Amino acid sequence: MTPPLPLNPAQREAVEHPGGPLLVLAGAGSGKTRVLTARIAHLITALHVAPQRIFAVTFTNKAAGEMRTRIGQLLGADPRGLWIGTFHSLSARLLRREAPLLGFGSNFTIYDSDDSEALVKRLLEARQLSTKVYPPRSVHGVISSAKNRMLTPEELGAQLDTPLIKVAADVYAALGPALKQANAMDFDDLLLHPLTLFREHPERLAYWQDRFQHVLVDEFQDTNAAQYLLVKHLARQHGNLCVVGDDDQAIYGWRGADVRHMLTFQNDFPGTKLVRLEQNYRSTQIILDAANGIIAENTARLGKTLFTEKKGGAPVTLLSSADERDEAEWLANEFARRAADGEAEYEGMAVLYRTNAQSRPLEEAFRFRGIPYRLIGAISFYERREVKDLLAYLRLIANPADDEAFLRVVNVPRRGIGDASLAVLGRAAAAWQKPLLEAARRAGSVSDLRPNVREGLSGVAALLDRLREAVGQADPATALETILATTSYEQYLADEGADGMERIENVRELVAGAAAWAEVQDAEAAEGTGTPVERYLTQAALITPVDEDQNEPGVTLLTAHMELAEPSRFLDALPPEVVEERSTTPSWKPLRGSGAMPPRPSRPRGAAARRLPPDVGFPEDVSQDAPRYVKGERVRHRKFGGGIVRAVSGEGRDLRVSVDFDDPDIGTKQLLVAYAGLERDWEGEGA
DNA sequence: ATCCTGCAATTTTTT
DNA sequence: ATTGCAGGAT
Repeated sequence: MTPPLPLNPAQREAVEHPGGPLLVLAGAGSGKTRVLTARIAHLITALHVAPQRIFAVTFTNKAAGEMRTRIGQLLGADPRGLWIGTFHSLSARLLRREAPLLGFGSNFTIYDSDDSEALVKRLLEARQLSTKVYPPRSVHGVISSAKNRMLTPEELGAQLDTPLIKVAADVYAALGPALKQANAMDFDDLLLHPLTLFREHPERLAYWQDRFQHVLVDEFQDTNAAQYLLVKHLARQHGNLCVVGDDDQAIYGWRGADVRHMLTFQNDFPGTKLVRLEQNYRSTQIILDAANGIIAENTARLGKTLFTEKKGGAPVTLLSSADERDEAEWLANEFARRAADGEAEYEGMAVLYRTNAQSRPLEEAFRFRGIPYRLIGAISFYERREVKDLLAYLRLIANPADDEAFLRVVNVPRRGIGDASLAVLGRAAAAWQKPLLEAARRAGSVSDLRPNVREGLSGVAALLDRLREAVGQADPATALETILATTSYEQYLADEGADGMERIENVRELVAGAAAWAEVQDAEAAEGTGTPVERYLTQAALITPVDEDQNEPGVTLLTAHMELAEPSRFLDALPPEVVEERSTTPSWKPLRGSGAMPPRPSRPRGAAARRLPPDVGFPEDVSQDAPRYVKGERVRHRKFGGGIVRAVSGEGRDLRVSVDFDDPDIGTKQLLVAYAGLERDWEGEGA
């Protein structure tokens, strides 16, 4: 057993709080993870609370895993039975046991947003509504936000009378039954179904209330109404609810999170103990002065002031640069210098940006300088086509009613079953009130289908029967191997050529990952929550790019999300004495206040201003995301190879370049910069 | 009817 | 980069 974590008085107060409502106001870098970890360990060792009677919510699965490991280190043994995870994964786990009471099988599928949007699209089409006028994505967005606010379809429809809302309410009303028919739940349902269960089955609520003696929530400022209600329910009897958050760091307002929960908590739970963690262990006083200056702009906050023992420190540099490449090069240069001077290691450096698209210039600059970096949260492994295909097979084995999985799998590999045939099958399934897979099994009795399609469909049904038989209770890696062997999926990929080989690599990686998962995973098995494949699928559905391991050491690149939508305001809030202004181009000076900048009244401030060109020659409102290109410049395309920019047109997101590629077979191509993924051609430049 | 090719449109942020 | 769609070949 490792010695207990050292704690400062405020941290200790939070950790040792004996019970009852506890609100921990934790500033950035104040050791809140340490407090949560230590508190859970304290509950188990000092208060003798059994791990399985603790319900702890973290913001990501990765955080849950790390916290679990650290608790294990403190205890000297894995906290077996501890419920720790995101709201979604904990809810899914609870629902696996309660699904039958809600009219679902415990083998229900979790639909991701692609699945949900595809289902919405089919529901729109069934209503003869144009998916051009009502994009499934928008419609689903409206429905999802209604769910997050816990509105019924009727309540949504009564809200506003715009056509989109009306259509969304209409589709929303059909969505619930469709999901139930498919034995599927979407992300929002994972939060809502437990509430329905508690409402309709008070005895189950009583069970879970008794089961969990302590409830803890991290990143409380980012909880939405349904999430808060869930933990309120669980903790209502004993009041042992510990929430940790920072009202100055709320970032998920756009997805229904409500910071005001921080403010209402003390009213909701009278007698709440409030602990402020104000000592920061990460940054120098100068950095904190900058942060405090910005935070002070927030209104309606509980209020806290960060302090640190690290006095002084280097000032914050406010850099203005010509464009994002220029900026990236400056950063790469600066990082390389600091690493060479021994000021800091690459592992201790990070770049935050607003959108993932902005990582590209940084990656280029870092690669050019040979600086190691790791990219967090760009594209998920699980979003790859080949991975989704195989998981869809697995889903369909686990849950034969999963229509979205069926539609993904039915013609992969090619079986000569196209949209027209699927439309016919869909009508038959609807008439029979059966899942598509079941309808496929009876394709022989659908007269509108051509003989070869009938054969194809009943072949798919038979294939799935065989797979289900063969997979049985096997672990996910074995199940995946079985699917691969039975469908010749790898051959199908190999036939796609060079791209296919890369996909085969990913397939192997998926199988290896599934095997590794099975090794680690056994804590939940004791509770008997479904087959290994079902548990694997739950986990796979809820994994996010940030959860995925990137073992590469180096500078960390990741997004900073929203709070910076209006950068100018915040820049102006920086206390001037802690800021050093610099520019990549000596000839041009950026300004926060008065000074060398000519008085242009309409000049945008903040980030936009920082990106203004050093001289004339470029339009003022260029995209913040896309790199800029110049005629005559050499570029490199992943597929087409090297070439020369001949013309540039459009602006912002529509910025297009005309490129003469070196390969005469390719010739000149028009490319949309934002998506083409062009890079500067370093090799060609010198030559 | 299905498959193939080439072109257009699409991305904030996450479960 | 990837997906969706239109138009043509099979």
